[in-house]
Amino acid sequence: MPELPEVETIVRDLRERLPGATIAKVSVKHPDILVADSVPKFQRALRGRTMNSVDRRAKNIVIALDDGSTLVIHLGMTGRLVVTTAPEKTGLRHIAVRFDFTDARTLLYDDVRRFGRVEHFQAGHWDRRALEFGVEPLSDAFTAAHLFELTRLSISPMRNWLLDPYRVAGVGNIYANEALFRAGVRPTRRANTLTRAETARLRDTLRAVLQESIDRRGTTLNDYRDARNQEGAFLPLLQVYDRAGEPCVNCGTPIKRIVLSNRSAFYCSRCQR
DNA sequence: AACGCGCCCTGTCCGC
DNA sequence: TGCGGACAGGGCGCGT
Repeated sequence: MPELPEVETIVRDLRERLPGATIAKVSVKHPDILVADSVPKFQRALRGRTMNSVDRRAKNIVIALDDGSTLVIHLGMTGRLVVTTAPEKTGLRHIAVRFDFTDARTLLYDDVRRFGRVEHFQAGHWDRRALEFGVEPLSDAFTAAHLFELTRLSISPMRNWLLDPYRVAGVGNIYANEALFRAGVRPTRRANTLTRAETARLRDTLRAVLQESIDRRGTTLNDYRDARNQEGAFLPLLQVYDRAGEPCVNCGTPIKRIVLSNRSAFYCSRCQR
């Protein structure tokens, strides 16, 4: 569920609360969420550790610990992270992992579909893994020239292309569709057929839609909640995603829905070529 | 070897 | 009302 803006919103919330927190106890109700040799090994590695910082890489939440190791959480489709002093009263019904801190606060990882992952990396291991992801679209490295060169290499439809985290990191189905609409590029357009002008527009529209969504604390379709357990406010600003049949905001043509690689794509057949 | 499909899992909604 | 099917923000592993 959460894409870059939603994960970024959660990271900013957690950054205000987690640094300095020391883990007293780790409880695991759904071990299939963990990427670990065993639950006891995971618990031993984390007990007594203090959290130093919280960052985002692609859609991963990256928590640096005081021994140089790293706790990495990926929310999958329905993951939520909530910090609370009343863990029994959150209303969360699918808590998979619970971190109790020494200061009476608790960090809960809840995940209905359990597509998420919680993994502990020894010092240096996460840094190496993080190198595999593509360019961060909000970073200075994401230039029009860079996007043009990358798209030369692929015949994939642009909607699929944008969902690959090893090309551009953090883009999911909502913002891929929204950025393509704003850029006037159809989801089915093959990557290597985009012009320089189109890649320049797409670079700008992708950054704009991601930043505008961060400014509104993300999009809540159904499940997404931030670390305060609150919904995001970007939903009314979506122009094509989940709007099949509704008039295009530019020209009034009904928005179309098609399926690409088993996932919905939305576009205006008049405004996008 | 890049690409697309099926699948992991639970919940919700819609049509019959 | 109940039931079956489609679909949901992600990404891995597999066959081609």
